[in-house]
Amino acid sequence: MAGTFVPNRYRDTYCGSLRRADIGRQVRLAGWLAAKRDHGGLLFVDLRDPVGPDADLPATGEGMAGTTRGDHRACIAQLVSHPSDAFFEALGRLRPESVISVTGEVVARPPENINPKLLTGEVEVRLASLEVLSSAGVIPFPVEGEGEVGEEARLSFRYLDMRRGPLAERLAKRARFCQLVRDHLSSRGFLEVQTPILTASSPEGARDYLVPSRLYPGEFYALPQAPQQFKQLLMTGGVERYFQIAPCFRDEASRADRSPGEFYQIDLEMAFAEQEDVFGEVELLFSQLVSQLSTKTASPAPFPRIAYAEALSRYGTDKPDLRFGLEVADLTGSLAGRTELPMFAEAPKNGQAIRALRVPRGNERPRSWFDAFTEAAKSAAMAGSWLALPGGGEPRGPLSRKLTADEAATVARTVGAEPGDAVLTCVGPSAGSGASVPLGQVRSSLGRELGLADANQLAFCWVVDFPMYERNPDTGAWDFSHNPFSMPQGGLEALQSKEPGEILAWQYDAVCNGIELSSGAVRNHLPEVMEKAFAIAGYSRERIERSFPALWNAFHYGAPPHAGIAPGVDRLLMLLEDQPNIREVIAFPLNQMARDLLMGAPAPVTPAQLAELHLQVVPPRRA
RNA sequence: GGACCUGUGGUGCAGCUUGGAGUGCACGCCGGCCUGUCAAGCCGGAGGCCGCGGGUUCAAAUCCCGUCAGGUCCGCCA
Repeated sequence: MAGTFVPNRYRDTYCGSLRRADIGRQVRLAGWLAAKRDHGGLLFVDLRDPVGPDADLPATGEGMAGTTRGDHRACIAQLVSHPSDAFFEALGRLRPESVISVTGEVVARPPENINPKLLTGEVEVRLASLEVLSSAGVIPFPVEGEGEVGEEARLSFRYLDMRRGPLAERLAKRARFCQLVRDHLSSRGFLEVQTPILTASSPEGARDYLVPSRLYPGEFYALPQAPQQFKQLLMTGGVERYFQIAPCFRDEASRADRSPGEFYQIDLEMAFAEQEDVFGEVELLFSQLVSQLSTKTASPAPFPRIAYAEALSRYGTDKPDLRFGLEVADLTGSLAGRTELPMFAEAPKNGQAIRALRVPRGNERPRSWFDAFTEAAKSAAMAGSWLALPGGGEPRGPLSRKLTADEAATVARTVGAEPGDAVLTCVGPSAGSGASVPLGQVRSSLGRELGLADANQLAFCWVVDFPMYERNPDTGAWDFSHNPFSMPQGGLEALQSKEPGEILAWQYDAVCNGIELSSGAVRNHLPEVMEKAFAIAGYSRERIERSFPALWNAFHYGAPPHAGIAPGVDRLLMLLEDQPNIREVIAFPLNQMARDLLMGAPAPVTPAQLAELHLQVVPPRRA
């Protein structure tokens, strides 16, 4: 425990630090009134220290391994008052969560009254004086105790929620996380640079948050969706390695793992660097974070590299959970030429694949479960079917009637199915978001249902070789499939000679346990390559110049090759803390609908404020 | 933009399927008793637009429609 505690007029000792050795000391304590036990002729009060991230409290104690400062058992001391005390009645009238400062003598508890649940349980403080620093009203939900509290109340009274311990611990963990990122990356030669919050709207990507300009009527700043262009400009400016724990603002719908409005990334970029250089640095960083902040086991570096196309075909997703097997198998080769069943026989002729997934103990599953799968495949315009393998008897399910015994055996053997299992099959496009995808969704849910994934493991991997372009399903035009600033693999030559759909980008994701943590790329720093790359996506040179003037110009004055990535802070913390919801690792989160229930944002402003900004509100038309 | 789940004293829930008096549980709150509790105990009490609006019905927390709020997912998130 570091010694940052400074005695002052409110306190000279932490409640949670009192031990047998303190017996006889006169102490001054301050904190929240956690509980009262009023015996009429005797009053016990539990006084609780702050449990916030800056509290310099004992982290562990003998016989209570694992106790942390977020644990109320570790930061409570019992105070005792008698009717003869002048303040006895006043103390008895105080409600829980009132803040007081007291003095008294640390005394031993009789052996039969020792409380083993408290680190301070061998002693108590016989009060000599009471000062009420802040008396609390009736609190809206219990701060002490284990009971669940609705999230709406927790967000509306976030400061009470923070006193509850678990949230306080996560805030402390987040602080250590950020400290570690700064220390580690600084030691690796990364320069921390802050970039503007008020910047220009960029036409690509998510919806911007806009800030109206008072000085320039009708003109707007935008909050950065990420410091993407700034970090590339830093590279061009000769910064060798850059990082920032950067706020990012996107006006998009939220999810359990996606905060609305704003979130943080460990934004980093390296000059004269390629993909593997970035991977090496991030593997070092992630390994540090996991070993310092978690008891989980992380994949040893180097993390597995999996091509995007391979991830889609083997796992049916571009963010595979590698903690368990149960891979999607390909039956196209083993079945296609050797079955009468049209659905399978025709598949290869149409560029389709036959994929299959073993369902452990799937024979026990109800018909409705299989129907849900075939419906899901159907809604994705693919053909799903299934086969169940009872322990003793004949195979059953739609495929059993259509496949010969020999074919059914081939299917079972290829996916490694045993008696009692079932096999799901799907016929669909062999590449991209094809036949494996519906199976991959089942694979994920099986992982959860059957407990296949080790909760104590962090299975990192790199998904590489993302396609540069994808067809817009509505217009048929080529769109950038990810970051338009990525360098195409093969450079200008690839852009000129290949089908856009065949071109891969130096674009990569860091994935862990089925969660996308981060996206990055080797950047395109060559204007002529950029011009061609954007032309394929339908952007003229003029439009590049207009949309990204700073980058476009900068790259004409000597820009180093560079590459980078931006791991999400909030998602990494969710992973390290096993939290299912991103709001649990954020001090003051917006709710799902991007409302701040605590501060009441957003809110209307005065007509005068609007006038000053040259704005007029046009309410949406109501039905 | 769409789908689903939830909404019942201050908090957390049960009741809803199969309509019959705001019926219940735990915590909290108020008052009283109580000198060794530690989530104190015992006795008593207060507190409800069953989110809101409409409909069906002799009768609605319960069934139907709409709406608002909270959550989860799809779209979206270069």
